[in-house]
Amino acid sequence: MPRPDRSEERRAELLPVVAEAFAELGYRRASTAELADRCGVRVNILYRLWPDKQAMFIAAIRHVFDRSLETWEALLADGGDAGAPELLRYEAKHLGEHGFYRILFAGLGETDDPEIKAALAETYADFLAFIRTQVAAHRGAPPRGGGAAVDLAVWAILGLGTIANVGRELGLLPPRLRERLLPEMGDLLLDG
Amino acid sequence: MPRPDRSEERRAELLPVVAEAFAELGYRRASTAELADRCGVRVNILYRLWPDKQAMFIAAIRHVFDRSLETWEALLADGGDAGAPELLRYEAKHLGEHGFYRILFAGLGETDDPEIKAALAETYADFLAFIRTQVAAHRGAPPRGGGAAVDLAVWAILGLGTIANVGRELGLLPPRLRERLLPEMGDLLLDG
DNA sequence: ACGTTATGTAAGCATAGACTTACACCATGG
DNA sequence: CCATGGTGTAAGTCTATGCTTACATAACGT
Repeated sequence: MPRPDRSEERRAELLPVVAEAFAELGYRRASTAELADRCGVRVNILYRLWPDKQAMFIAAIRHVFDRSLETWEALLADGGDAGAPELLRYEAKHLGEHGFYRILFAGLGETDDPEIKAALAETYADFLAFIRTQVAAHRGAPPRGGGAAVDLAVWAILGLGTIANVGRELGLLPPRLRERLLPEMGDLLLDG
Repeated sequence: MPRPDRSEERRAELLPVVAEAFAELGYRRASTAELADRCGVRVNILYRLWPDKQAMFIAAIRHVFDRSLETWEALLADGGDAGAPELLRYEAKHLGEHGFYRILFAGLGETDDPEIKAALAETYADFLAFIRTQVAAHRGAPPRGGGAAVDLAVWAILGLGTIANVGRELGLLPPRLRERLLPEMGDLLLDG
């Protein structure tokens, strides 16, 4: 028998690097050569681990989302039962540290690629569902309860996180203000 | 004397087409050949009107913003004095029809280009100032008054418009809900 | 020890895309 | 009517980039 297949481990090692490159550069500018450089390997290594660049990007989307979700779930598990407000305050400080929004923006520029769009939509739907659970719980409703009012609040809260990133990216939203945006406007939206 | 220079008029004719292409395709995928095709000319014509592709994009940013602002100002001038709430209701129906958000997302993917970033930030700052005036007026404050509370509300409202576009783009925000998002959550934020 | 097969290196290919050049044409003002 | 210079067409250059191939090397199980 030959050497065992370590592709899975290799993917797990390189994916964070790949994801960060995509988040930082966007889809087009993250060339395969650049990805390989950052991983400290040659391009064909990447092509042995994923069939094409599109697959690398889709894997990166999933990865970034999974990491973010892990963090939030750990936070909720640790910190007693503050729930949604605690998440808001955490995000105000650690805004987009996993590159969630940058990957989202990068992906939104590729929505004519049906597979990328589908992966993005699916991942974001999971994200949405997670937040929805928190908002519903905050309002004393069952996980899927609370009706359209909860949905509206969820979207509005996601809007806060999104615009906070845009504002920071453009250097238009001063840090002092940014730190207040999610907690203060978030609480307002949470309580309706 | 030879023929008079019609460059200015030509730019004005082609810019809407160029802007739409950038909004639809993003910066990278809107190739100069594609831009020229849509304009019904050859590439070098574009290069006679703008020094390079970057300049075309920056012109497109300004154009899209100017068109949007014109529309909103006309709306406010016409429709009595409903002000901010009327804008929210208008945008709920005509969401992003000038490609404002798509250009923004496209530009956010190019923020390592300092000139593009600067143009984007400057344009968005104007947008921000316009909305701020409306929100301040709604709260009975002078144009620049109202303090940080107004700033927070402004950012949160911009978040609504932004996330409404993201949700639509990904097919995750049903039209029925989307039409309620800006008016209902917007009013909540407007009134604090 | 040995054959099998993953892993790594290096070079190459084909295409696309930003930008240029050469040139024909024609509207304009004197 | 004619010279000037703006307008349009066609082709070309050069680089970047997605992806492949050929080959050397180094484990692993028997």
